[in-house]
Amino acid sequence: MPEAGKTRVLMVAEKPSLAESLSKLLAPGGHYETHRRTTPVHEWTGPFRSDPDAKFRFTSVTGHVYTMDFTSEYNSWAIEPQLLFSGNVRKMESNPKMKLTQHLANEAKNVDVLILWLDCDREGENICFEVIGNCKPFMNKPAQILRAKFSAITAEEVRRAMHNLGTPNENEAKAVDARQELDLKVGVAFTRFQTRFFQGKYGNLDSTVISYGPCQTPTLSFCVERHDRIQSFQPEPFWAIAATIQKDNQPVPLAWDRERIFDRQVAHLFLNSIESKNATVLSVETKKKSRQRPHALNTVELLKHCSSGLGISPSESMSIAERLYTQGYISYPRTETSRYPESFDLKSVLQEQSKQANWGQYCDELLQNGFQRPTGGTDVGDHPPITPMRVADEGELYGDTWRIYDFIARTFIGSISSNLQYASTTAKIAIGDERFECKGSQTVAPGFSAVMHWLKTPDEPIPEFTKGETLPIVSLTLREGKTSPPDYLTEAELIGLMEQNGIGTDASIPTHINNICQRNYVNVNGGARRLVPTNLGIVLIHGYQKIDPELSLPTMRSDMEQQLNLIASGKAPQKEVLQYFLDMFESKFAYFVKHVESMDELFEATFSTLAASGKPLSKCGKCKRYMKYIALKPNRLHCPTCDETYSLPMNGNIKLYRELRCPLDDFELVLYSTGSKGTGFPICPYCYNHPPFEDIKKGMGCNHCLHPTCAHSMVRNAICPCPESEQEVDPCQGRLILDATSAPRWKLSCNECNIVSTFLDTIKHVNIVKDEICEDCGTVILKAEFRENQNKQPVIGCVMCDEEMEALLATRFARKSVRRKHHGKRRRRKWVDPKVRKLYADMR
DNA sequence: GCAAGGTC
Repeated sequence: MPEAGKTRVLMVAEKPSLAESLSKLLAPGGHYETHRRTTPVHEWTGPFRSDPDAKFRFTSVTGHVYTMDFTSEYNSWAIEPQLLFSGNVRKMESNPKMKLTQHLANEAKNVDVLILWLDCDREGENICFEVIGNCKPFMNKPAQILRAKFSAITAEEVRRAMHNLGTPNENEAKAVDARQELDLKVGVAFTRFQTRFFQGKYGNLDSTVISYGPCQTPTLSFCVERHDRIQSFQPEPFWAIAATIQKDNQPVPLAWDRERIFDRQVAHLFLNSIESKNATVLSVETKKKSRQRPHALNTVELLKHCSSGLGISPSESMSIAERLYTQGYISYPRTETSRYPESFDLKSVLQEQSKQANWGQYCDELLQNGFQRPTGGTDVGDHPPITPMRVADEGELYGDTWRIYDFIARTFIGSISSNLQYASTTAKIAIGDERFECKGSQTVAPGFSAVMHWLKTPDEPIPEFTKGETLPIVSLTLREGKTSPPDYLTEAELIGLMEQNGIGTDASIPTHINNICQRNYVNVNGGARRLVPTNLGIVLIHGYQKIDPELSLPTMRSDMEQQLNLIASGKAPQKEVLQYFLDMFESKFAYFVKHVESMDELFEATFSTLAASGKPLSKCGKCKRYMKYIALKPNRLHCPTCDETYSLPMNGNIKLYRELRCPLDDFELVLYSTGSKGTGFPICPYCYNHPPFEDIKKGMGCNHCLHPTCAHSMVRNAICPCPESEQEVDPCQGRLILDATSAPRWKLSCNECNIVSTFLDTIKHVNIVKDEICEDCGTVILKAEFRENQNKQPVIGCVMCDEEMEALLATRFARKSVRRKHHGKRRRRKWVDPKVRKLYADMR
């Protein structure tokens, strides 16, 4: 038995917010002390088992500590994708900068008991073992490791969990490990193969990668399936009797009971059978009906409304919701739960909202007249439904942030309002032997729709008919119509389909949708946000359907999950299930590779080859003929004569650079620029793909080149290390380059980070003064010449130390800190890379 | 340049 006050307990939650709310519920009187560390640590003293004064510490991780990846040798695109299925994988820290593993180790020191409060789902169970791995080695021996199982964040539930501590379930964690490895291997193998195969052949695919994934591909498949239905739709003509009668001197259109007939002659028969010149009211009935108030809001419902009602994309909606959450306006926004626990304090949420200018009065009335508990919905036990926590007024939040807050607050208030009540009136009317009806409705009590205005139903008044009355017919005709095709899927419908088919989770659905948009497989059209697949999206899905339909089937994900359940429930060993799937997907992959021609036939019919794409731009150094620039993603130059492709950087402009040639390979230089405020530099297409010097990586422009004499090299244009090299955290390793490419607007820009400063537009020319280096800081001396109309003498000096020179830059570099540190004395600076210094010195 | 899952 431990001595009183000796037991040390560490508890860990999945995110900081839960560590805090659980601490509030667990610490005696809700009193604890918080220490701000990597993630906050809450501490208190309280009873634990036989120790009345145990020392508690509650901290958290931020989701998964690790992410799975291949070992470095498999991370090269040069490796045969087939080999990835048996490739080595490892777990790497998800966010190494955060140093979470160190944090866990620190907090676990001298701890006797570790209690895991991770989310109670499979991923949470997996994170348990990530936490254990980091804590156990530092804990007192023997280490006690316990798992809290909770299904709601309420006082009783949390207390109950604390008294029923169990052990973490390793099988569930192993099922997740298997899923991670499968997703990685299958996704990466197919993606690399497809990308290389199709990008190597076609010039107008307009996508950086031709990706495949067990969630993104079925997501795309839903959109293509709807497209196919629209394409194959055959409109059918139909006919209907259109009758209008007269009541109270007003024409009243009626609806035919048979609705429509697909045979013209039969429809005519019905029309001709009517001999009566009048209509007779057979019955009039008014029924009281009600529409139920909405249940509490979960993530998927939020995303659906944001898309269809507010026109905001799921990923944008989630990032706004997260911001609202971290600022305290709403509760945790990722939840499947749509039902409040019994103990949830609805009243204080309502009281808070009663301070609001737009709907506060409505809340007051609810408080006075009594509000309802929401009905329906399910409590999955993850987090409470999305709830407004802090009142906000319009103007305090802006634009879409306000619109989403407005929706969340109104939905909460609506969910505890009374139901909408309305009266529905139906008059049944006979014309000859045919039956018609006239329907109307009227709101009796608006209920929730008073605050959820978008759910208001407009009144549809109809005249007051009396049973048995006879009314004149205004017109009686046969109306011809055509059936119309379905429309493209709305984003909200797609979210619904993904949820139903178990593709993605509430947290990942926005990412998958975003993915298929970014990769240019679908476009989002119009305010209704309908998803229209592109040619690329269509040929991909049709290709899978030709080769192996299972690859894009929406059931694929859930089938796999079912097998993984066997691991989770301990019915099958992880190794066997994983190997079974790896073998299966490896053979599916081999089959796909062997039959990729079937998919390629579709590509051939839709896209143009590399040789037929692009516009002539720069000349090839080998054959001296024009290469063609492909401006679509991925940007590249293709030499049709040599049949070589040279990739180029994206997200910027590419132009020919004054027909200058690289002295190393004779390729014509191109100029890359990212707008007037961004960086720009020349690129030799050949060097960019085949680095000419050992120390230079692939994908670098002339602003990294070590060529000692070429006028465009880094060696000739670098003036000093990047000012950001003085940052304590993550110092920039780059160099400040004098950039002449945007002349007459001269710039200094870093060749690694995004630091750029422009010379004033009164400056006509800037050049490096040969053989001169600032004595104080080692920076190369520049000479800046003014435009003629300025009538000023050129300025010669150091951009870092000389006030006069500094003043010529639109934004000065942060040198003040250096001056302050050294009490006005300038610090001596050295080149970051002595090799460059030597080259530079040699050159002079 | 790759997947999907957590979360910030």
